[in-house]
Amino acid sequence: MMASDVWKEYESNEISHSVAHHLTAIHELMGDQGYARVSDVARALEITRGSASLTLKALKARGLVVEDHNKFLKLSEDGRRIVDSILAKRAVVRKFLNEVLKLDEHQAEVDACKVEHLLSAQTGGQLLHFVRFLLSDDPTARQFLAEFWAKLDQNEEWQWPVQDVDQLFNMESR
Amino acid sequence: MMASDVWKEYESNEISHSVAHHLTAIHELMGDQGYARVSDVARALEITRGSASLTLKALKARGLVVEDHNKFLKLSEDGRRIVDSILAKRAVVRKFLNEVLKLDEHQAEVDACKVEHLLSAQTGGQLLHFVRFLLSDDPTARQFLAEFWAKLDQNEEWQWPVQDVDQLFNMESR
DNA sequence: ATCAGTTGTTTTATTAGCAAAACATTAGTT
DNA sequence: AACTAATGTTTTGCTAATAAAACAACTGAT
Repeated sequence: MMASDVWKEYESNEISHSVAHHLTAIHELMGDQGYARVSDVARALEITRGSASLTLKALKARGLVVEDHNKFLKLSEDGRRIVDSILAKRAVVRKFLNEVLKLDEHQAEVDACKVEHLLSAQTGGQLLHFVRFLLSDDPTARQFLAEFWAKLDQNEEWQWPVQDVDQLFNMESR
Repeated sequence: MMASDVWKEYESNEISHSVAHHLTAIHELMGDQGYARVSDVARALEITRGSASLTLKALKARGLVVEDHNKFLKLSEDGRRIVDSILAKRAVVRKFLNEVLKLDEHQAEVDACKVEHLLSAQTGGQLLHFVRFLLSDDPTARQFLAEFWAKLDQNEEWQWPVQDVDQLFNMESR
């Protein structure tokens, strides 16, 4: 199956990586220092004030960010909802990568950051259920994880890309 | 922790979504019809020939695509390696989303497509180990999955974003 | 009061990725 | 030979996201 119709859905994503981080920056600045101005966002993201100014102007136009009487920024209801969902997805993915797959924290952070805004609500929700059960004290889950981690230690010499993904997964188009 | 240094690694990704699909399109066209020209790639991706021509010119310059004496395209060794790793990651993610998290095939396809080129080799490899064990006939894995799926049916009424992700995961910055 | 620093905006330019349109080349048909 | 269709490229224009630089307005210290 050629993914002609699938792959373009990427662009149709309403929240870009950049927008996601402008919004979460505002959220985190509010929590950290109680307020967020254009310059604060620019500093947090390590971009120029001019660049942040333009992007945030667009976000105000989209109704995701609102401006105080004195240039202080705040998330709108919609903006807040978006940030909530992004942070939740990021947390779940990071947790999964770090605590289940045992990737180091930096790697988990980076990959979660790349992916957070792309996952559908469905996917995020199912992943949450999964990780919640996996890391619970349910004995089956504990035993499963223990066996998986033991296997991980055995297989540490495996390399990637793995040549035999084909047979394992019966990949089409190879 | 402010992710000032983390979030920009997104851009520094050597393989963009667009490039990933230009390369995999060549690969799939070679498999399907034995050859791939600029027009074939454009048709497969549903973009104009002009756009494909420019992108593919850049990929030739980067040494990922080579051109036949008569305008026929082929992946270079490097290009082939990249496509292999992308297809492997896509397969693993799709499998995980569809067969473990029980997301419908289209959703799994779309999310895997968005994410495939962003995951590190490390993450892809670990995820492969995980899914392989999870879907094997190991009794512990079978039992774990059975219990998880049973729980899924119970919890079907859950909604996302979930308000209490905070306590569950002890999220910072909320 | 003046001078320096901070802040916010605008303008100009760049890059990736697309569309649309014009153009040249080639292949096939009649 | 001429007409048509397909192919490949180039040019122009667009959007998102950045940098850099210029500018205006405010803040604060001396």
